[in-house]
Amino acid sequence: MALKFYNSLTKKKEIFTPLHEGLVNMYVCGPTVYDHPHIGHAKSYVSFDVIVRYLRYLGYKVRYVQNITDVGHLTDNADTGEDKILKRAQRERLEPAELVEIYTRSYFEDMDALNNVRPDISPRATAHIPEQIELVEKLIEKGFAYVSNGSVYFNVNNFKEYGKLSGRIQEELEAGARIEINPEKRNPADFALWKKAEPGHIMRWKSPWGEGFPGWHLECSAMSMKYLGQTLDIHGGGLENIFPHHECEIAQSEAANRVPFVKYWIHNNMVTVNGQKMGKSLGNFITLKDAFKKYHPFTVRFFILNTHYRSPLDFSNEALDAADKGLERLLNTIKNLWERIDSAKDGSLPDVLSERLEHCKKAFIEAMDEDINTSSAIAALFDLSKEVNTLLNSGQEISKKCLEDVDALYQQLGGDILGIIPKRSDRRPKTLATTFEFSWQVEDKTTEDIMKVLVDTRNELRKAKQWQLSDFIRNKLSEIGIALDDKPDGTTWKKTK
RNA sequence: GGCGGCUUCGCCAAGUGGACUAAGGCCACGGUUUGCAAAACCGUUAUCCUGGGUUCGAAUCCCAGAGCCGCCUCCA
Repeated sequence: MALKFYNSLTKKKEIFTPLHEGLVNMYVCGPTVYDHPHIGHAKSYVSFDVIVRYLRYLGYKVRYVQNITDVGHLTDNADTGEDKILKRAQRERLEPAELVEIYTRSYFEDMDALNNVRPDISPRATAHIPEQIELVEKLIEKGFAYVSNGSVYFNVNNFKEYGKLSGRIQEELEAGARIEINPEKRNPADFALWKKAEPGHIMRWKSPWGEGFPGWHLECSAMSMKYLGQTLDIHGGGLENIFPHHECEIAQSEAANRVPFVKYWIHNNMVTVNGQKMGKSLGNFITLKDAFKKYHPFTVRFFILNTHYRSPLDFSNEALDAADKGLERLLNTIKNLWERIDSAKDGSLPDVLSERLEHCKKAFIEAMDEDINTSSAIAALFDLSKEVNTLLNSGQEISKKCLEDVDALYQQLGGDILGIIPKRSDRRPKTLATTFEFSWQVEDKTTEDIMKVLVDTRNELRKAKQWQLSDFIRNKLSEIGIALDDKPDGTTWKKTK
């Protein structure tokens, strides 16, 4: 068994072997923080989060760097248009730094909610201006860049391999070019490394070429080089960044260093909404904050992982509802398992499950090894869930150890790797047995006490076979969104949505 | 116009030429369990867009066609 990744550079699945044994240097293109994150961000960063988690599970020491773009990303293309940060800051009457802070926090807030592990380093572009200037100087020295009217451009003609990632060749680019001809460029395909700041452009830094600001592509090259070295094991990002962003990164980095920039390029596919492309310009993008009003972040995460990262994902209420139910099924098993662990006795009962556990684990790992096939991996979890439910319902006594082994496996596969199963230690009291009580709803003590009185009273009625009254209580509670479940070992209640 | 991708049960979605009479989830319908429910379990539902071809063997490879989508402007 060996982990394989689909490499966008070679367009093949390849066995993953890092440059340095046991170590993985990974860089993922982070957000431009000029607005709240949307579900497209969720797909991308959940996908890469699981890759990081899985690599760590396999024993690699991963250094995961994800940039925060807070300058240089223009509205039009890399060379013309307004700076997104600046434009938005002016609209909201904020300092650019203030705006960036607001949306950076918003970003981390939502990523935390999705249970993404934080990157080891989250470098800001504006905090790395000297590194970027240094890189530009190096490129000028080596003859790959030229100064033109206070701006610096990369000379694409001098870098023969330009196009090797995206499959674009320059003649095509010129032929299909819809970009306005920029007279400062020698070749229309050349891209900006450094832009001269016009008067009134307040995001500006001193440079050897006058005051200006860095081009968007530059930060990723400069910062990845600084923190991860000249060659990365993995560089990830969204499909739409292949051209021009990643193509330009390759050009800058390899022209400067003369070594391969990235060993494995990994790209995730895009999100559509009700079958339609989701885009800023189309105005149909759904922020995570809105999505979370309706769906638990774990549901969103589970929904994302139910589809392979290289497949497009269509976001619709129907699909999310289905995912919500599916996840609930999985979590129900865990919940029942935990309840059982509480009441189980130690003792040397026969080990009834270890073979099943091994089988499930093997299926899970094989799926993950095959280019992070989370969809199949989740299927393995459902299979396990079925086995466990059957066992729990069988009436036979099961040893605590055996139950804890099952729990440990769920924690490992569903928790540590996929991040869709909460930790047992985070659990709420037993009475709050709703699927999402785990990290979400905390009931006050009075509510819990009242519910206990109600449940106890009803159970007295049930003992006396007063079905009409006990059903009345259950129905009335149901009307106000509380469901009662009568189980052999007691009654639990949960809030319904 | 150039480049790339997708089309698998009612819906979502895995499928690495041969244990595929195709995983898993949702929905539906039967059944078991339950005082009745809920949860859970069991069962029922596809020959893989169309047409050719390669092969002993194809959902998986090749060709042609239809439909959908992405990138080539900004977006994860």
